Amino acid sequence: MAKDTKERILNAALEMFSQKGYEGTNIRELSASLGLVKSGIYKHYESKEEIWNALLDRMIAYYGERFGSPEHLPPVPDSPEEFIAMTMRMADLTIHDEQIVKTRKVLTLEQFRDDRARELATKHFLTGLTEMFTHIFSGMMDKGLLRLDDPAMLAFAYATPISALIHLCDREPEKTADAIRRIEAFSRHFLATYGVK
Amino acid sequence: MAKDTKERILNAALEMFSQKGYEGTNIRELSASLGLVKSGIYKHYESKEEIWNALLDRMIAYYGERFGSPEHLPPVPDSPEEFIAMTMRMADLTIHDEQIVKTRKVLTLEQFRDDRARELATKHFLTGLTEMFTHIFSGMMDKGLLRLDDPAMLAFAYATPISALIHLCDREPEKTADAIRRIEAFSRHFLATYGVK
DNA sequence: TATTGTAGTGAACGAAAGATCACTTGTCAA
DNA sequence: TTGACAAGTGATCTTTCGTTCACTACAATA
Repeated sequence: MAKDTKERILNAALEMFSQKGYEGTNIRELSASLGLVKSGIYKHYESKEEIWNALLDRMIAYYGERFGSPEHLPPVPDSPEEFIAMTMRMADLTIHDEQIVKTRKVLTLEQFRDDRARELATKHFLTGLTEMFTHIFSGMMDKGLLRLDDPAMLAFAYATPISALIHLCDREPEKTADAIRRIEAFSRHFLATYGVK
Repeated sequence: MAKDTKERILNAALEMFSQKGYEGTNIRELSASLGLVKSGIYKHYESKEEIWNALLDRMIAYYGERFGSPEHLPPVPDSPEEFIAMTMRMADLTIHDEQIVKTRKVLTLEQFRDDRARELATKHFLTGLTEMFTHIFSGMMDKGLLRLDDPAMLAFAYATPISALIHLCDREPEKTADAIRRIEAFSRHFLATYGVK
């Protein structure tokens, strides 16, 4: 039960930090959103900063087990259509999964203030996706689905436009439908450019 | 002289907001950085929020006159090397110009809190660069430097990877040299893919 | 049943925040 | 020379912040 409340505090903190940032969040509101009085939080965490660090620990651990390990790499698609479908599934998840969206927003807001947030932000926004697509494109070249080229360069050229559209969704959620359309259109353009017909 | 101090306050605010965010900035420190005592600021602005709004006004106006008008579009390059050179000049400016860097950081930090910041962020990070390159690529296609394709799609595919590397520089300045190298490498790859030999 | 530890309460604290105000200084126009 | 005004000072106000503490309720254990 104590464990449970500690977890609930982290969830509430992720929610508030992602909307108002660390400095913009206060303990009163945070406690109130859990049905607690403000001092109640201090039974579980020593300070606001400790909550922040615990949240970052959790985000880092989550990223590590979810995206950091090789066995979580998606299978290499067997056809262009399968590649599109895989991209759209991933995009849909990363754009709509609340936990992931909030994590991106927090990292966006705190990347200049906290070194660990800075590091994790680069993984989330740049290197993570790029490495994943490097692996996929390498496999697709082996299967003769993509023209032979530097897979890391193609991955960078593919991942960053998609990442830009994901950021757009975080910033202006009303443009989500359009952004998803553009991800698909861009993917098809990418295949038309680099695919083997 | 009053005008001068008002301007100096905005400069100091841009500096502090870009480092600590709006909520993380306090009037005491802001005044102190100008050699004023905290109440001195209130002779020029009614409140912290008014400073924020004035700063945003200035950022919006600056963006409008700098990037918003058609006559500030760069000339269409006449050769692949000229295209690379133009890109590298622009990248160098946008990565090293302090005012521009601080503006991007402020927009990054406040995009979820302020609607005007949200809008300007999308221009800075996505639509602005894309529209500019749409124009350039369109011209390069006319000159036979680029294969015929959708210039807006190409512009999106070119601008967003560069934008991702610019964000990387903002977040981790020690990676600036590497990022600039990658911008050039990506540009050459882009030309190798879409250029007419 | 008695005891002990845990989760939560409500009052209170000091520090720091944004803002106000009476006052001084210096500049410039009448 | 004088009057008015703009710019800056220092004390002070109110509010809110993060945090502490004595206390209560209650569940689990011995």
